[in-house]
Amino acid sequence: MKPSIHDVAKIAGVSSTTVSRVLNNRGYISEKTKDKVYKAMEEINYFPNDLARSLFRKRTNLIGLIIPNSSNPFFGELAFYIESICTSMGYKLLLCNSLNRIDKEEKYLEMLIRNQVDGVIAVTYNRGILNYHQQNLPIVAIDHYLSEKVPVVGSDNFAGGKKAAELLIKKDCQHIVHINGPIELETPANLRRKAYEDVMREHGRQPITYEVPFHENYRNIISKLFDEQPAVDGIFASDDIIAAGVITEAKKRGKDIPGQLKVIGYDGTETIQAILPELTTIQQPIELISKTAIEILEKQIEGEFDNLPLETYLPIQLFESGTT
Amino acid sequence: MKPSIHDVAKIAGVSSTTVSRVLNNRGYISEKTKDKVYKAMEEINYFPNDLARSLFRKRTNLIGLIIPNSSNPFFGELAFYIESICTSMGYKLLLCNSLNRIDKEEKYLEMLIRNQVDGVIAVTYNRGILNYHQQNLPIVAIDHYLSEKVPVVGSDNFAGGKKAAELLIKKDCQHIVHINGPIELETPANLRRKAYEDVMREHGRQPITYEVPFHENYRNIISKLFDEQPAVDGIFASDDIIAAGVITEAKKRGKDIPGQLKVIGYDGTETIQAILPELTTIQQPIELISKTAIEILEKQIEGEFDNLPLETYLPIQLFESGTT
DNA sequence: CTGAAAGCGCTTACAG
DNA sequence: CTGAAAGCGCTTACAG
Repeated sequence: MKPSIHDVAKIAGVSSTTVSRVLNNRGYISEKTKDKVYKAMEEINYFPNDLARSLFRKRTNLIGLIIPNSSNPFFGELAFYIESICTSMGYKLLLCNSLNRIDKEEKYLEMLIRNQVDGVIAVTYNRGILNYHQQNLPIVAIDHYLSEKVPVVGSDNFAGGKKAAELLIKKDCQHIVHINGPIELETPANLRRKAYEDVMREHGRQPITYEVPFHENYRNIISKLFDEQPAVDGIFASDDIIAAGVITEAKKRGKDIPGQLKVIGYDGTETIQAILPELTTIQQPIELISKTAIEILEKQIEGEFDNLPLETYLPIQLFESGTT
Repeated sequence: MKPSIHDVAKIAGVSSTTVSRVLNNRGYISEKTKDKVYKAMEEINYFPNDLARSLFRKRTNLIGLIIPNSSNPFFGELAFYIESICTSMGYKLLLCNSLNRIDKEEKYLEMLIRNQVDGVIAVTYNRGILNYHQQNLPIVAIDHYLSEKVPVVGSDNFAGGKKAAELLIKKDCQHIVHINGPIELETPANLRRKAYEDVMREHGRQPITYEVPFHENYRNIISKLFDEQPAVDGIFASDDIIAAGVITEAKKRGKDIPGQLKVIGYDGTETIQAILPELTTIQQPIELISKTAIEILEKQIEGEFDNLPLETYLPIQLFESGTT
């Protein structure tokens, strides 16, 4: 049986109220009593039960994080920073991998609510979260619109898309194609596409965007792109994994990079930097995104629901390397 | 105020005991009463408080996962599978990134204990976990020895190292070098090194192993290796990130792969397959490792501490590709 | 400076 | 088939 506060009290010869007080450093307690209590705790290896504490305080210091898949380096890194920052602030993180499936997102959300999390950080397509939000559950979204009231934090996707498209134009690419996720999803990431298309038109070019349908293999789309666009000499992929796929396919087809084809990705995770440092990409400030999201979440946890910054777009950075 | 079981009871016109019974589907309850209760729950949007439940049951269904860093694709994937499997079994996952720092590992462990986790899965160097284990905390380690009593699960590192070394020999490499993590850490992963050295000696070769000191940048070691071993024509790296670093350095030095230098890594994550599919590597069965670890953990949670498989090594697979 | 009592939101014998 | 009571391990007014 795990020792409880009563066991400590008995050994120290005081009441459990007193033990609780030294535990929480609250009210006046004589040094002598404190000592006795600490010794007793040590003696029986006592650790307070946070469950009981949370139950009383109505505050768990638990944060739920819903991401599609921590296998993906971007989300893996996001999870790392969010968890690290949470820990430094006294929060604990419940991890949820939704695989972008709405049914899973909903189940996870219910689980988080049952576990009385103080707040949720979601990288999610689930607009149903709205219903839960009405219950005053603090929530912040990363790179996804959930509702008019849920704050979104992300990278400056428009600036990123613009920088990517402009680089390819500057590098004298004549036939620039963009690969993006499905646009029916209303994510700020669509701005990457919009920026590309705007830049193209500004330069009198015809934008060509290939979409990767939800849950379809992006490799097929890449292959299709090469088949249909033999003249392609510049590709802006909306994430680095796809960009890597483009490079692989180009090699297979004997296209020289950057000679015949220039490629630029998006995300710029540490993993991509380590594995494929030659990839030119737009780096998201993942740590800053994490920090900002947590700050906005904390405001809500502290009861501040008005004056929240509803949309925060953090600066991206061009990492120029070998593929351009 | 969140509704409690009492609010439901009041609306349904029954006692909270009855509400609890329909919640848990326990004992006999008339259909009529059940209906009333369900309707009441729906009406006020009631979700049971798992904290209170866990407090009573002395069972949280919480599992703590301590990994060095979810940014690393191997750990990101491990976290994904462990979380997914946990969820499918009704467990919830508390994520902890220790950065391999013992002080952090200890703090996390205490946090997990305070939160009454049912068990811990650790990818950790912390032998201090031992002390906590005495408290009957169910625990299983992945690829790290914690104590004689803590079950370890991992890939068959010896077979993997052997296969890697033998492939390079078969491919006619004359000067094969191995890069590994620091050996002072007693991890089963040292078997990768041992297997390489055994195979080399069997073939009358001199094993040469470069170690990456703890917390040092592996790139420096790679660079040093190339400087000191100009004749090197085969490298077995103990993980794919290092292997990718070798490829990058080789390119920089104008060494043709696989013509002048053959490279093989270890891990074979989905991420590496997506980003660097040309890398030959030894694939760990990450999903199987996750599943096995959870099964062994669950046995402990169910009270079975004897007859646990103390060391489980799951089969690896050679993924042969362009770098050999 | 310290303790007895009530309560956080549940569940489970026990009784009827 | 249903309810009153006790208790899980804490904390916090309240009282002294």
